[in-house]
Amino acid sequence: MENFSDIKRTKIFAQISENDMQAMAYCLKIKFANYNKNQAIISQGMSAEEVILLLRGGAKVENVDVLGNIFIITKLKSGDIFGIEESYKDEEFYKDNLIATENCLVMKINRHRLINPCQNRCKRHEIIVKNLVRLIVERNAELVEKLRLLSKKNTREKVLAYLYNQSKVANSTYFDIPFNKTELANYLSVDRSALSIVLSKLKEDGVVDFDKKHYHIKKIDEIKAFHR
Amino acid sequence: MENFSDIKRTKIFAQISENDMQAMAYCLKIKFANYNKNQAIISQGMSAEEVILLLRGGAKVENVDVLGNIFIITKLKSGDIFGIEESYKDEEFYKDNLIATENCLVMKINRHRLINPCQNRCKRHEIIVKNLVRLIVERNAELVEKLRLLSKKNTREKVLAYLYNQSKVANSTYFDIPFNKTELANYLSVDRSALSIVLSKLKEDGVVDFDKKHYHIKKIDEIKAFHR
DNA sequence: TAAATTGTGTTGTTTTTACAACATTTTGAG
DNA sequence: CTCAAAATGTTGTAAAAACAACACAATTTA
Repeated sequence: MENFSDIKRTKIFAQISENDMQAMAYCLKIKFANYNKNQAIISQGMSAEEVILLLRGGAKVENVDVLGNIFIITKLKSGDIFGIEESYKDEEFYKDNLIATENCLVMKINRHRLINPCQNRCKRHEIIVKNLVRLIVERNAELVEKLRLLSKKNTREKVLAYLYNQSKVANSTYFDIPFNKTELANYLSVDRSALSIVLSKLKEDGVVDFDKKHYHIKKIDEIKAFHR
Repeated sequence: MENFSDIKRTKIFAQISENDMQAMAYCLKIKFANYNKNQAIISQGMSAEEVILLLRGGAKVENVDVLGNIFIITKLKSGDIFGIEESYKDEEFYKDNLIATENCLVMKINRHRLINPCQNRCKRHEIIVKNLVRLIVERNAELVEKLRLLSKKNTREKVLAYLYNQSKVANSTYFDIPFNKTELANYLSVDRSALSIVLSKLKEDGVVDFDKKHYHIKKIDEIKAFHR
């Protein structure tokens, strides 16, 4: 299987051997596809037949409301999965857009085959369902984390809480974030220029330093006070 | 089993017979407990040994930060479950408080026994795991829905989006919500007095009418424009 | 039932935000 | 490399929010 090195790095197929993967390819109706940067992998309202596994590249999940406001729900990296909610809830259509933010290689998995155990109740399928549940629970935790951010009462606290989270993930006060300033404003649901003012103030106060997508928290103790 | 009428109404044990439930009680190390209104069923930081199934009554999930700000994550009603994230992520401690908002009857289920299929791979356990996954996915959708609310850019839109959601659930423009005004302000992460002003304005404008926890959306079309 | 506690609406004030407009820098495509 | 498009920081202004303080209503509890 040509893409197996990418596949085995994903959480969902982590403990599956190449032979098992080969055997399951037909059962799960697996297909591969490439997308260019800014291309829509999935559009809201499309018939939700498949679950998308991002093997290479990056993508964002967004929702556009009737007034045209864009709401970035999250950003996916390789190994992440899209379309699980629709599958488990038997929803006919995708609710969100999935847009490639870089060139992507994706695996498409038939959603019915994925979530329903196959006739022979094979061990490997059991592993996959367990991995799937773990992924959903992790996503759940991410959503709660984002809720915590959005529940902060001003932009400064949102930004500090977000940066603190990112530094914890990176395990360092130096780290990169996956958003540019415009996207970060969307993610935190604040006005871009307001965010820019807050960031400038943080830099001026010597709390945070940043350049492009690279950040450095200089006064971690002050930030901890705002967080949690 | 004395509480079986409550148990069979829960989503997680929906398709389980009383005999099967009886048989599983030992396997899942099931215990029952009663709590009075305002009592803490679970406190943040407690060792997370069990999953809590709310059989009767109501409770709120909240998180208190170091500054003492209370953040209401969600409200649970009978049939809802608490502690799944910790269980699936093998986290040692509960992250949130679970506080009874009415007198409650709860079932405590050993978390290891619940999520790991038992040795004999019994059919009933398989059903429960499937139900569990469905519950988690539904919770996921609720979290995204709440994210959508909090991402609205002002209080008026948050309130209207929330009320519109509630009216959809109730399938009527007349409905009750589970929060009083103070709790609603917490839930929407806005200042209580600011919320009060917005609600008064909505009433004055004839868009929404309300009394205590009872609401009536009078101009549903105007609200639809703000939603999604 | 009376007293105490909690919930609610209103007010004024200060702070923060959204919005719009602009100049400058950075990025990306050809 | 050049030019167009996108991203960024800054400004001023109007709108909205947070905060604090208060009176009154509703609810709880002794």
